[in-house]
Amino acid sequence: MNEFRARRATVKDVARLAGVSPGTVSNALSGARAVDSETRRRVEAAVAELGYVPNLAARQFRTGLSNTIAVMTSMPSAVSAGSSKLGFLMEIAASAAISALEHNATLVLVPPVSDPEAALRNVVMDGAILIEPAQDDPFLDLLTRRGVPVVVIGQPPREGLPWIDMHYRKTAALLIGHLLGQGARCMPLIIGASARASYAEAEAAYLERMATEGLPPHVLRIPETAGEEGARQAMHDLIRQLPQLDAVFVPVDAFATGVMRALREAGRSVPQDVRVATRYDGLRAREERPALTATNLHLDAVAGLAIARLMDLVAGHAAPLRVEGPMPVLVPRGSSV
Amino acid sequence: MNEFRARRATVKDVARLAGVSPGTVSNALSGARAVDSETRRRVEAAVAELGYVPNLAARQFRTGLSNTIAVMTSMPSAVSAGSSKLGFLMEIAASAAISALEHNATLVLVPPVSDPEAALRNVVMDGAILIEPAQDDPFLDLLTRRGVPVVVIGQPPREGLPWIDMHYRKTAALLIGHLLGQGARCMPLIIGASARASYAEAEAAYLERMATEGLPPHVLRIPETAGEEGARQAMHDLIRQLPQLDAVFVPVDAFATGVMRALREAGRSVPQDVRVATRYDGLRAREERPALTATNLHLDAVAGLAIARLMDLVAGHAAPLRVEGPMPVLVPRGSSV
DNA sequence: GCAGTTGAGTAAAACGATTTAATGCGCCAG
DNA sequence: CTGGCGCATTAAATCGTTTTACTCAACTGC
Repeated sequence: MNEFRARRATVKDVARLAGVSPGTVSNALSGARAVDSETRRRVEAAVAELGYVPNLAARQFRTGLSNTIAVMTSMPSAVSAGSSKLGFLMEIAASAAISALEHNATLVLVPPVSDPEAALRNVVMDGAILIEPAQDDPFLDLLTRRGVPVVVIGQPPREGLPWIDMHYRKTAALLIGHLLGQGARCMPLIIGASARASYAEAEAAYLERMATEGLPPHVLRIPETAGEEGARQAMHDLIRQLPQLDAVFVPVDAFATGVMRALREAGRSVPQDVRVATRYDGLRAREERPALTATNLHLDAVAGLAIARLMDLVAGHAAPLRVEGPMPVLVPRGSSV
Repeated sequence: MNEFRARRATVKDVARLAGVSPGTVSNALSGARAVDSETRRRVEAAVAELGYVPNLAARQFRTGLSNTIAVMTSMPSAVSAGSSKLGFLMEIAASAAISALEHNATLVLVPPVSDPEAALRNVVMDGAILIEPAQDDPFLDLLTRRGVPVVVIGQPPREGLPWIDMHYRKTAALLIGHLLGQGARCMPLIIGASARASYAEAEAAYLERMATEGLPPHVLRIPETAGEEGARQAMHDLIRQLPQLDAVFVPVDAFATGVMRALREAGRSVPQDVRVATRYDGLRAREERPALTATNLHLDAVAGLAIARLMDLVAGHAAPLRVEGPMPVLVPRGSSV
């Protein structure tokens, strides 16, 4: 294939035309070693004349550096993406792409799919950013097998991994405190069923606060893949079981919109009868009517920190494992006030 | 650097352990040529024992294929992104990443920045998807210089490029017709100042329809980089100049939200005094109050078509230059009804 | 005047995979 | 018995760049 595509000029062609050796061309272009200014001029002229563009694959191969980082999550798209695939994964990706570019790197977007092996099959990368990994995260396995440096956004499932602390516990406590402050007395917690630190921390914050308030805790776990519809059905059951509920804390926004639908269908008005809050202030939270109370997670800052930390890691710079992320800020909305 | 990172096993190591030649290992793993099943078994055992992972950079270099495609736009982030960087670029990127994966390829996200040269400096790709290019698109120049196959989403600035037709003209006509149907009699058009087909087509549709209706046309051009704030100021001027205006067609959503702010500030109520419509039904349009009438562009389908066309192009398959995209569908909202 | 340093350049090695050309072997048909 | 064919395999070439090891000349300080 491509037999008709013209052969691209190589460093050899440039060298021949400029009357120097290939090594000198490389040095002239990269500045790695000193080159006489007159020689450099000749090289540059040859480059211009031949329209030489370096073969990046060859360079990556030789140097072992791709200046590329990948961003991925094992959360299924049913919860990581929104109505138009725009969830927090994409929000982080957008900011990460810009941050990466500032570090002279390129960002590869690994979509949330069921087959992580296939997704990484031909991704060349110097490092990876892993968002909210699960206990036995398939991506993490693959990355460590490949020896790729990883920075976790959220909380790592095992020791030794650098991570950006998003303050899961405090964020949950903030939202729970807000709902209680709005008069909630019977407030179940709805989280995902898989083993992620964000769920564990939300649950811990919840149980602790309910205990100090002397309120009975109710924790409901929903499989992530069930998504909005699964949450809707589960919420209907919950309303039947616990008719006196007057608030729900639903950190996962996809679940939260399902909960809202169930409440509408059950004739419970929000926020008069039931207050609702979720964690991520994204498209879902804002588009819901009434809009969902949530927190601004400052994902652009988080992405920037993650990229910076990853570039350090790739370069071999020493740095502490935990990097403190920005503190989430409450965004009160119609669903709770 | 990285002198402490253990040397990774290579195809040579595997060959030695399995007692075969490197070429046979390659064939056993890729299936390119027949290999005795017993030999294959030994190779696979060696791979497992050594934890061999192929060096993708070497493979890309040798084969000349990266199985990677990039997506980019020269539209500044002021208009291509939204409040949280989630604009139509990211919506296309999300869908494109998934489509790419279905074609066994990886997606590189090139962020919208002022320096396209830097952005592409170390992006290895087999092909590129270019969104709404301008007349002298800097990305298009770089890509053609590098000999990278390109598929345009929107309309190409010059002949010979494969493209996905998003029906700019019909989309504009649809929205204009809708606003007129809601009683608009004095309806300026606000578009970007740069030379993009989407603006030209919107203007053509606008002028044509205004002529047949016997209404005076008013076209206002705003520099893209001015973004929402620029549109706000321009709208204030326009209200002063043309106080009788009772509708505005603002294809660029970032401009549309600026227009909405100006209308609020001027005390014109939407949609009673002034009807407003924009093109892309994204976060901006939906979050605005009242929400903006727009069109569903079916970007996921568009992205899928673009990827499919690009993979054909890379593989050298013949295909028509123009691919018909899905027809946009009107989404009437509070800003016009 | 001499050992040592610096500057500018070259030739060749190296990176790790895939692919090409060649080889040996067994089998079949004539 | 021989020529030809197909299968499984190997040795070697190849991709294009960067980097290493070396050379040579000019210059430095003493």
